[in-house]
Amino acid sequence: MATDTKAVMEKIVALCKRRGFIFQSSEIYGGIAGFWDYGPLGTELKRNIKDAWWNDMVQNPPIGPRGKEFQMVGVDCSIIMNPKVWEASGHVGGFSDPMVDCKECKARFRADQFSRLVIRQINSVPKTIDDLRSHLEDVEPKADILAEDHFSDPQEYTKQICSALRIKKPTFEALTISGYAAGGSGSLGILTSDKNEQFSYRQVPVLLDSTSKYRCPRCNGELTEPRQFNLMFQTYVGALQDASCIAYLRPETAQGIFANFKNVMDSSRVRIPFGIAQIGKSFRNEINPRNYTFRSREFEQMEIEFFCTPEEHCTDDDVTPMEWYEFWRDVRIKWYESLNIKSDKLRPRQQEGDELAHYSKACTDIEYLFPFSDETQELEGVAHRGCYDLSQHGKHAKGKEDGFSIYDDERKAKYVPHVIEPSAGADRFTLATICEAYTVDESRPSPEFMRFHPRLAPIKAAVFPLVAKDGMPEIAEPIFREIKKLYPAQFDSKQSIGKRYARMDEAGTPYCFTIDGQTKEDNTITVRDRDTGEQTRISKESVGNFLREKLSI
RNA sequence: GCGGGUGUAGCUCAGUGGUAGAGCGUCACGUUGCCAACGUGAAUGUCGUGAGUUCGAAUCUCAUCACCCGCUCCA
Repeated sequence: MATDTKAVMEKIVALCKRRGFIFQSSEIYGGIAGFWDYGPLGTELKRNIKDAWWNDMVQNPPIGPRGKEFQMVGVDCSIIMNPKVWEASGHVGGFSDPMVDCKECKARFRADQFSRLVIRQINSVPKTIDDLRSHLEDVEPKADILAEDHFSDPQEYTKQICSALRIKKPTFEALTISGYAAGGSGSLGILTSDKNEQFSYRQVPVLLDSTSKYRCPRCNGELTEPRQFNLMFQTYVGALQDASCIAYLRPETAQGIFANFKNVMDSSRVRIPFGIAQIGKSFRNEINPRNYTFRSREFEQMEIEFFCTPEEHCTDDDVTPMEWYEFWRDVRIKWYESLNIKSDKLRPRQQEGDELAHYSKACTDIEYLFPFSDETQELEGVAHRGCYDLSQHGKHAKGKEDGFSIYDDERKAKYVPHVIEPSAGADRFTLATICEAYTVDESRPSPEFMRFHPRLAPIKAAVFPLVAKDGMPEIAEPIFREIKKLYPAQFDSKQSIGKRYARMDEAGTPYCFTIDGQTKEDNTITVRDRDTGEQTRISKESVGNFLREKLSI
């Protein structure tokens, strides 16, 4: 990576902290990896981004291909859903198992094909892995259980462990396993309750038999240690922490939309083609969060699921799914460009061949070249998902092979709608906006400034009396009060005018109005442009109109 | 997850075993007439956290947390 872009990233991070865009979460306690807070300016910026998206995609969407209008509606779904949702979507099944990779041929296998969970009970909880290992050598195993059972049949697994540890089943409440990723040893957390419902928690060290004694069945190569691949955060619904109460924080907002597809169709008089949009938090327990806010464990998505008629049911007049896909791809690219992501750093990339999910007919990642990497990183994926999602939920929820099919009166046909999914990261676009806006011009007295699109700027205008005397503050204050009725604005009469301009430059405020000596004579004030530093005079009565004109882009 | 590096004021950093520091920023007062001006003053520190060694630790040792870099991972 070029060191100059790395240095730029550090400057951006420093500015974001200095001016209150982004803070590390829980910083006073040493932080927590993968979580971030937005400060006062960052909160406004992100809110503006979400508002712009909601306005441009949902409330006032563009006209479709061939001049076709379509409907867009919104939902706001719960973060915790019935766990069956995630079984249907494939988030539980496909990626919940610890996996091992062959170091030679790169093949991947489920770890339970190679490993057994060996449970030894010792009295105290050791402090370190090395401690644990030395303890384990001295203690006879109490159980030797195929690790697979934990995932394929949690209740049976629980029973086996209870029996091995002589815990009577009725008092057993919960079981957590940790340590697979730590190289094969870890602990079982066991919560029990007695007759009086007094809870107690204890930890039992366990050893997952090393995979090093196994070889790759395909090429006889060396295998890695098992690694846990489920990125979903788990929690328990209800006071009892029973395995049957396990639920997940959603890893994407899309499934809430699919799960409500019928509800929306039945309640809002929408007709195919139409879209359902949602903005909301999602959670992924990333193994290795990195690159500032780019890969966070808690993040916000802006997703559209657009439902359209499958090609085989389209009349000549209908827009095909592939046309809708291309339409949304282009709409989304133009949207970023319209909000000042104009540099060649914005790079749409069509996925090819193996990269596509098996159900996906086409997908474009809209990528941006952040200063922290030599490679472009995904801001948004626009995917043609066929009928996969609605079919999956149809099978799991209704037991029907044809999924959530609808009867289309106009086309006299029954079908499962196809889905085009533009799925954008609100935090990623916020970060891209910050990186793109960050500008250094050494010829300026205040070299660093943020060239935000006026629509996204956290503060739209500032009002300054040139000096805090001679009646200037008294003229400035009413002007400020008028402006803040219209737009987020700031008033500042302290310190030198240059320092006040510099502060607004770093906040990315597009316009500063200054009341000076001439104001009293001819009622004009100066407007300073953030990007050029140029000043022009306008009458103080026209400030509102000036801003309305400049900001209604 | 592995390996390497870093952690002292809001920021950038100095401080190698003996009183916690500088510049910038922030705030106050004064001054100031258009771009981080000037003067005076002030506030801001669990020296990342915890243990150990020592008469004494920001400094040495260990652990831990966070961040950065490289692998790995990113459905």
